[in-house]
Amino acid sequence: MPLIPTTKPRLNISQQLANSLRDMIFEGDLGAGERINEVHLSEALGVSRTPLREALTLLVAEEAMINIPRRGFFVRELTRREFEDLYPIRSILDPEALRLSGIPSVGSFATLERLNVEIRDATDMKTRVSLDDAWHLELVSGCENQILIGLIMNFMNRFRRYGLAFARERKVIETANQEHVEIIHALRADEMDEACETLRKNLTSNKDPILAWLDERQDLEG
Amino acid sequence: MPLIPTTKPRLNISQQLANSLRDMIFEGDLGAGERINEVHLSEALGVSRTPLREALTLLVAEEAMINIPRRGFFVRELTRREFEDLYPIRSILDPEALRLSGIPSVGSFATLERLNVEIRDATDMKTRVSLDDAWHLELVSGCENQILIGLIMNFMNRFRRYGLAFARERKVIETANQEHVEIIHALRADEMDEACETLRKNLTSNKDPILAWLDERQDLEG
DNA sequence: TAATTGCGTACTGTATGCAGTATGCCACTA
DNA sequence: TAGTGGCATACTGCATACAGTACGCAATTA
Repeated sequence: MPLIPTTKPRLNISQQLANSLRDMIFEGDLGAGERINEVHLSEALGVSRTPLREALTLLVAEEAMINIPRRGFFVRELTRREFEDLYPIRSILDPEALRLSGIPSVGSFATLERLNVEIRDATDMKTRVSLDDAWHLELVSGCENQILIGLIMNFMNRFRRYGLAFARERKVIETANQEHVEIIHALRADEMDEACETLRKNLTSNKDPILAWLDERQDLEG
Repeated sequence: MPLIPTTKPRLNISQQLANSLRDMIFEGDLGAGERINEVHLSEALGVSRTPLREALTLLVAEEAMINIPRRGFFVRELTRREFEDLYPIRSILDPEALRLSGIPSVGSFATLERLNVEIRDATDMKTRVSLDDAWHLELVSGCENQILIGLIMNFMNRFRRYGLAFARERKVIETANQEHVEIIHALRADEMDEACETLRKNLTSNKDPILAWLDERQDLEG
């Protein structure tokens, strides 16, 4: 009898709901700043309020929601402030993970190059963003520090909301695919420092257009 | 009528419970690996299971608990693996926050020096750890990146469990107080790079004794 | 004696009901 | 007409009840 079950036990409803709600936020079904009506939403999803509230609580801790006592749950706003704050952190997390990973394996190099082609060919922004995230995860796949990887994935999710919300209004960002090539090139040459520096640049390549869009948005409200 | 209430609304029971449970974990009232019996614990705390489960869910996202479907909530184990993984991350987060903070203000320097004296004079490990955390927070108090500060506080909490559990068995760690002096000295001389480097060292000063203790512990089990 | 099956117990997961609070609307007043 | 107060409504916060599942123990068999 294994202490840790070999097959992953099926998720309970709360955990499934957390995944669904996360997707609904990405898709824009739950808009930024929107208030959650627990009764309506639970009925719409065909569950009761208890597991829904637990799922919302999980998202609060992920910073995707906020909970104001006696007023309820709200989808977190997209703010210039948060967006700007995320960058310097991600810019140190990813290179650190790359250093810990070391030079990629032969198979990993192949995957990185394959993904890079797929990114270039992707037509819609949603798959492009997914593939870009997959590329960055593959880049640090040799990193055994699961806490660091978990952090990076959380930051990916937080960035993704901005990228997708932007894309809904502005179609596509021409992500700097060339930098991925440069990073691979540097790693093949065993130039870790150079790879990290290019990676740091690559991580901020989307910044300006989205910042400009956020400012416009702000102006419309104010 | 302000949109955002000026006085902070009182916390609801779930949020209060999360704070209590966090303290109970620090105090060792809830031991590492311990299974939570929701009925017993909710009765002991004088609340019902619903807010307790919401509080536990919050702690799951903080990595203080884990939730195995249909088996319940467990206090996270203290493992060599987690402890080692935390270090490289904290070692890049704190210096980055210090850089973003810039050179401390006059008042901040004073606070840092006052705290340093208090750390030296502290007799028990619990206040020593608290004061050390306060010192490190003061060091980065000029940092306006709240997400980064929040991350650092989360890592402090995770380290604290190890420090306190160690202290319960081994009394006191002689924390390298001298490094704090060196950091202050470097900052007064406007030597940010040197300060960051010393900070990075200081953050790992507790590592070895606690690692050795974790290994012993592991041996006893295996 | 060791292994295995079946059952009872105890616990988690979810639904639901009730109490208390926030909020918006309407009437009333200046 | 603008501003204020009170009331109705709808929503959240919490307790509780019930259903389904995991787990340990005993009985049974080899």
